[in-house]
Amino acid sequence: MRLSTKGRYAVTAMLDLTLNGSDGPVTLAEISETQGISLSYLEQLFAALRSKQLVKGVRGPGGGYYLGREADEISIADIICAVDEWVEFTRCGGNRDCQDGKRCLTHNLWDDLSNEIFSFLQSITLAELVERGGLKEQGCRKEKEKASIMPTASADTAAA
Amino acid sequence: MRLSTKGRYAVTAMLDLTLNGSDGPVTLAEISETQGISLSYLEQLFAALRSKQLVKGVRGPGGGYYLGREADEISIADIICAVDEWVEFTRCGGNRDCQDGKRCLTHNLWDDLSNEIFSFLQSITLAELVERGGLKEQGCRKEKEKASIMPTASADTAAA
DNA sequence: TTTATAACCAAGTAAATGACTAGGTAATTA
DNA sequence: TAATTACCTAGTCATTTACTTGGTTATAAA
Repeated sequence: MRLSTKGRYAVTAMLDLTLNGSDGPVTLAEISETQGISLSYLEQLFAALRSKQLVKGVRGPGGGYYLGREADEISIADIICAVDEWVEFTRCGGNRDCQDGKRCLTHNLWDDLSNEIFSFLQSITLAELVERGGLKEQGCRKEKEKASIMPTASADTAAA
Repeated sequence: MRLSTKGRYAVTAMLDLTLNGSDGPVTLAEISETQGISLSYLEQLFAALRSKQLVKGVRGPGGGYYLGREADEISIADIICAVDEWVEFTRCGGNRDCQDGKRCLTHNLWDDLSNEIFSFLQSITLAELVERGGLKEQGCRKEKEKASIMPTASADTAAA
């Protein structure tokens, strides 16, 4: 299982599409600009998204990308799976090589957890995210001290 | 944010500790054997876990590792944060450079999602996982067709 | 007191992944 | 016909993963 910055880029881009796609398709150049992601990298991400029918491309001038289906029909899990290859590893599918049950037990536990995380992410749609999150605290300022536990290494995703 | 195989290794090892730690400390050699993870890699993971007080090491013969605190006091988020460095990236903390609000809006949305995932993982403890998941379906066989959506690339974590 | 057993520690490595660049082709609109 | 966009391929460099090698220290048992 994986859930890296690549997935974040994809979700961010899809959110951008959701928010700005109401009047005509959105170009990758625009997303690249506003989100600070390299154009070519976006192209690669969107190739994956397109292959899973999550976006629809329109060529030529005035072209760009639409969402492949309604925003309430696209889950976060869909997006992450498209770009990040959600891999299942507990390979003890047919209980050979299963260290007298011990290994298999923990594998099962991890498997359950993994499924839970998956269905959690599957339960959140783009539409929901925009409704719930976006409108409350509009501005860029937010006071909450969310990161007291987690080390905040300042990754720099600077726009060129 | 990150949630990779490294985190899976750590959670798996901690689950092993939870299950087998009742009678004396568990050695990394044992975990390495039963879980199929390289000993030295485990040492590195446990160095991180130890620095966060999630495990306690006992040296010498008969030594090994205990959980650093009760299993119901250790969350999955704790474990993943220890080894995987939960990084927050929306760096527009003080709304400069904020592409007339657009970028910041999606950043906020991602941020909210990220927090939700975090508190979700924080709400699941080792004890809970063991109680809920492990006892129901004991054996290695399980019928559920969980992975119809996700591509099951068979990663090979073979024991040497 | 020696020896085996474990945790602890440091450095290096091959392979994979991440994020990006360069340089195209193919549709489509103006 | 020219500009604009998606679409495609093949690189590159840095980071991360998972692992190896080769130690040292603490401690229990001999």
